[in-house]
Amino acid sequence: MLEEEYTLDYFRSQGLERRVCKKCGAAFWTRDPEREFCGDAPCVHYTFIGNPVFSPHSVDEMREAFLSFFERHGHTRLERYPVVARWRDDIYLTIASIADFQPFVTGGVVPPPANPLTISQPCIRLNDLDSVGRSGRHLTLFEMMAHHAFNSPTEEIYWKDETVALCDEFITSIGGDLDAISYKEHPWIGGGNAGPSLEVLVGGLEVATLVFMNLQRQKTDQPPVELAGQLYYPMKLRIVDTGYGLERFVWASKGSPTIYDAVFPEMVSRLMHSAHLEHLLDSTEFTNIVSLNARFAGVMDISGANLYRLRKKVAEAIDVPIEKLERMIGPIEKVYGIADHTRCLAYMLGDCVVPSNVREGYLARLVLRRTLRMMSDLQMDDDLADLIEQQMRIVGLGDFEQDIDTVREIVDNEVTKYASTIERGTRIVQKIARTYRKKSERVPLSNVITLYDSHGIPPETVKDVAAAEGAVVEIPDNFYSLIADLHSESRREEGEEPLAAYRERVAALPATKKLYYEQPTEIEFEAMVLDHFDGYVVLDQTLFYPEGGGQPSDTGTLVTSESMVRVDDTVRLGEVVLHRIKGGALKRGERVKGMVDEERRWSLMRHHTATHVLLHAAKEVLGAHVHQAGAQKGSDTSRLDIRHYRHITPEEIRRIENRANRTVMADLPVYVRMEDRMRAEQKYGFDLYQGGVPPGREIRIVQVGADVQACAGTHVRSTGEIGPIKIIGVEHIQDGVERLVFAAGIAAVYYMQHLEELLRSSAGVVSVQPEHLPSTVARFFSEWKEQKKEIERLRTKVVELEMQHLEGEVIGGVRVVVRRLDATPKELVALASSIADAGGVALVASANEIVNVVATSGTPAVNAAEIVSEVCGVLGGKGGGRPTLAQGAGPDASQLEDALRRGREQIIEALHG
RNA sequence: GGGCUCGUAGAUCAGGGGUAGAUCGUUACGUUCGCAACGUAGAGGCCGCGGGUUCAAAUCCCGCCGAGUCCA
Repeated sequence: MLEEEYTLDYFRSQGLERRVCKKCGAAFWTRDPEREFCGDAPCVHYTFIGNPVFSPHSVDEMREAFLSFFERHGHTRLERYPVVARWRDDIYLTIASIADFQPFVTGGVVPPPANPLTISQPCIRLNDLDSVGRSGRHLTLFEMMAHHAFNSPTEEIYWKDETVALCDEFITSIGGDLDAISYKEHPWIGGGNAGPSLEVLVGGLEVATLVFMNLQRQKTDQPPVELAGQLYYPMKLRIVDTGYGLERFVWASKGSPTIYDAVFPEMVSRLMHSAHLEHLLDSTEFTNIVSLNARFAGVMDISGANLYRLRKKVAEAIDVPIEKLERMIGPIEKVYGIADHTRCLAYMLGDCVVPSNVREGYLARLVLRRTLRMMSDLQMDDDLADLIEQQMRIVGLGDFEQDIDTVREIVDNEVTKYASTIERGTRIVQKIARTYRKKSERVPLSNVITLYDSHGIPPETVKDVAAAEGAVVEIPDNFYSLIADLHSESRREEGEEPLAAYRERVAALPATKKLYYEQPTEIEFEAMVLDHFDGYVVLDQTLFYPEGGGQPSDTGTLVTSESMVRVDDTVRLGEVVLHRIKGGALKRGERVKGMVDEERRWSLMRHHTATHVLLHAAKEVLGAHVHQAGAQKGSDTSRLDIRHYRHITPEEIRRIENRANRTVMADLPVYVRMEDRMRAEQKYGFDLYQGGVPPGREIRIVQVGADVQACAGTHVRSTGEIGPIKIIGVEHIQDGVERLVFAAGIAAVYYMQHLEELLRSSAGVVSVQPEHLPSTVARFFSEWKEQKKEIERLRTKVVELEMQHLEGEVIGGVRVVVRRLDATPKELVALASSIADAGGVALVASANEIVNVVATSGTPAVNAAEIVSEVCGVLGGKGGGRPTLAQGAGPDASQLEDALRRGREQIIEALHG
């Protein structure tokens, strides 16, 4: 990035000089002519610890100072957005304040909600999870205080000079010394955009970044600039994207050893007590070590194996053995980690994330389980739900959509779940450890990988549990990257879009007029054929709804004066609707009459509106966190997947169903209208985006009673037209997602009739009234079990009786029984076994449709398997088993006598030999 | 969305082609003033469901259902 980008009039007029850092060679601007270093890690150490650079502010005070400062300077204050980025389909969590306005505002599609604006946006980044608590400065959740200005060719708000001037003025307003500040030049690249940026450094700490976003990867007609080997093009908008780290400002204003002491004072002290570490709170020696640790960590990357280097440095500096340092500092790092994680969870759960094994739910679970691990390491006698509740109360319960009781229930649920996973895991590890200890071998790496990958047991736990069993486990440093490799192998490329071939051809056609929106209840229309290729027809206007938003396409017919063709699929490609036809051809310019299959269309509309009704009912019954995780409409049944943290009970299903049907009976009108995206978001919240995020400045809003969604589907005119809604079943799709399968309208009636028929025919089988079916079936089942046991008993009896009659013969001191019997294979086995148990040899067979043969031997001289093999061979079959007990069969019953004689001869021969 | 692991007695699990097992719990009896502990005896299984292979499947193969877990 060029030097002139940073040579601001403001810098000149204020007497700042451009200097080059003696260590890293980066350029920076300063009022201090003596300064040699850029002011950033690792070139300088923290100087603000114990020596604050701003006047002391709490988190709330600092946030208010910032927002009101920018309000006074012409900015509109916005409420924070949720930490789950529901308006984005490319990221799960809100990672920066600018993320609130991507992609539509930054792309110039939608005007900003205010311009310029200021906001303090809680952001979650889990990239440096390992460093949280240890480095003294990393957080999983931080608030990015920001002011944004969106400059367009027609409207110039402000650009670099004013941005830096505002920064100076704000810092002064909170008691900062401008001479201590460095503005470091730092070309910024991220998320497909780029631009010059200035890092604001004070006391060795980067407290803010001022980004001037003016380049994008996407091609424009302006000449490109090359950055990091990529071409970037000038953007239509030039965006001031600032980020002031709220927590860092607070930290620098207090000068505490770590950011955690500054941000979570009450929480840290509570945790220290419940971890029985309160004695450390007043120890100056301890405080010194912690701040020294933070100072070193400030200039180091401490991820992975680098942590050891940090420990070594600190240990040397205070002259204690590294193990002792680890013992001293390990627990407090966990306290800090818990203080951070519980606030992160408070926001995640408060903003309605449901923990699960997918998407953002997985991230919530990850943080939650990490917290539980740290709590158990510290043997903390505190309850995770209590800690999260306290964090939510500190922020203010009114700031969260989810109610506190539900959050507590979700947390308790997760705690129980994790406990059972750990318990199960421990048992598996113990078992494996014992087998390898017996063999005096190390537990192989492959086992450790399976334990982690399939059972969720971290290698550290494996090591500990195995050690307790006396087994050794070898875990390489690159364990987690081995896992990553394992998974990357199975990654696949996505398939091509099937209609991509027509894209170019279709681009030349005008947008199809969407009659299905204007006249959703009409079924006949007239149109002109604009194009016809590969079985697809394009019309100037259509009533055929193309597949989208989980609603399948319409089918029907197109009729001309000469012919009639069938439309069996309708798809949308850009703004053009393609009708796939069968049974004829149409000519360009021809007039056609279109007829949509009425019953199917109405059924789809009923199911679609019913989906909205059902979702709303589910939210009322189950809680605010209920969001649509997917939906598929059909004409017979539809399904709605919702996020929920436990199985939906039959009772809850009934309540949801009742509510939904009451909405139907209330016959509420369904309103459909286009609304400005930003206004709709402000008015209805991000709950709008249940079925995905539509593009464009205006979005189609569908309002059914109190439920408002962005939706592109077709709907009935009022809820009464839906008819009955019947939930057919609930499935547990994956952790945190439940699927409701339902039918609406006549399909619901058909379903109920079907159920009734099942009931009637079942009741008919056992000749009782349907009301008595459950008790009768229960009785039959228990009787069936009793009789099965009775048969078992009788068989034993039969065997005993048969035994008394089986004299057999004695050959070489061994009792030999060769006989034909009428018995089941099991009885044969029991009978023969009792002879073998007494040291005898038995060969018994019974002829049913097939001849079953069993041989047993209580003497090593006779091999039962060989006998059976021989005998079954004669019978034209096969058999085998163990030397003591063997079974087999053959189809040829006529040979039975002969086969048994051969068997007997063989036994005798074996006994004599 | 992709991968892996697992479904056997009320619970925890073993068995991995040839008669379904162990431990805990449970029931009865014994011992005891009573309890615990102990002893003896018993009850308790569609081996998740449905197909297939085989003389023979809890066991092998395929599909489904359910649970767990890792990754994006």
